[in-house]
Amino acid sequence: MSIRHAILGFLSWKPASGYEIKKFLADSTWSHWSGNNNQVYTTLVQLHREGLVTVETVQQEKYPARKMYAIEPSGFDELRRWLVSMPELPELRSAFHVQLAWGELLGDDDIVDLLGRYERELEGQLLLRRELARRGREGPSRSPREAFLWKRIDESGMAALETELEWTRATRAGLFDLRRRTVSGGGK
Amino acid sequence: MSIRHAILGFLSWKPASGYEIKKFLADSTWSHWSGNNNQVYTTLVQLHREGLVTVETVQQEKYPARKMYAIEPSGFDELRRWLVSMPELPELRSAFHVQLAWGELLGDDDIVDLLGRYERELEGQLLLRRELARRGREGPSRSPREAFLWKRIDESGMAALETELEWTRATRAGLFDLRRRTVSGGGK
DNA sequence: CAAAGCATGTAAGCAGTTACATGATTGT
DNA sequence: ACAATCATGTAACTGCTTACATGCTTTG
Repeated sequence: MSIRHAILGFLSWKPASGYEIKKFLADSTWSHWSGNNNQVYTTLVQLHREGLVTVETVQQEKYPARKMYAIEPSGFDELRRWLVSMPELPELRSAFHVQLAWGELLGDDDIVDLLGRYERELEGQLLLRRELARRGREGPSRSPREAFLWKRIDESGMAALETELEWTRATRAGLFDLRRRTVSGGGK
Repeated sequence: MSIRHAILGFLSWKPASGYEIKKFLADSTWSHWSGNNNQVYTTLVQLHREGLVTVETVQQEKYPARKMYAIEPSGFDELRRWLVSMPELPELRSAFHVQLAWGELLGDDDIVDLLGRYERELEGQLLLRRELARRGREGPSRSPREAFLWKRIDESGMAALETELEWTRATRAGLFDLRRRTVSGGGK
């Protein structure tokens, strides 16, 4: 996947400027792209060169001119082709798990502290996501199906966070258990 | 995070050659790096230039010479500093969710089909992971704590897959429900 | 005999981030 | 007064992947 298809997808919803697309990608929870304009602008230029989108410069009274991009039939074709292509497995990259993996250098307290900080980080993110979900969010709703799918996509992210939070708590509890048995047990 | 710390982590376990580290990263489930040697070899050279590791070329009878890398005290320092640094939230990038998000172009059958293929992909991956977990895997076990944590890290990945699988099934069921109500219900 | 494993390395490129540059307008 | 929003763009960089090159040994 690349940002190309995310942008084509957006334009299949409605014409937009680079600025608008950038903002949307930046604070859409399912988009892992940072609020980084460069890639958006350069990709739009590229899509235009390939004839998948059209551009029109629109003058405004009080603000700078905007370049409105609209998707072309060939853009729809390209998008449709990608949409039905083989779904990829989600890619989960967790720096924290790598930290834990090589945590043998650390004392028990450090590890427990790390797990605690991770837990609070997850809780914070979950709260934020729930708040964003509570006030109905940006995004198209052209059909009941689309509204349903957008809600579900949001829920997937939250479910993943909940699972990881549960995991973190159980892991910390397991560590306490391990320590108790090692310290007090005495034998074997 | 970068591969630097993963490599330093490995070397904090035992001295190794680039080849060995590459293989480990390639088929370790918690490492998102591809089985791609370039980065490993160049990073090792870099770590050596910075004095965090030592190199020693070891001749072998039947195989090419290997360059054995070992971690230095300064490497341990750098690693320890990273280990206690703020845990980052896991990064979940799902191309499939983007596909669903812009799936309004597709018919119901296409979407259901896509969800089905995604489900089978997840099931396959889960089966593979369970199999790998069943036969005790590679990795250090220098203390009960380390063994416990490595097991837990593996379980986190599987839990994430299970959550996503559950989500996929519920989403497909939800779609059927939606269709039933729209098609047969007639009114409102 | 071919494929896979052992072992190191280089070249070229894609994807994505940070930081910089410009300049008017609106909100605190 | 300062920051944020609107709006586009460039330069430089990191992180990571694909593909290529070499050559011997073991396994199927």
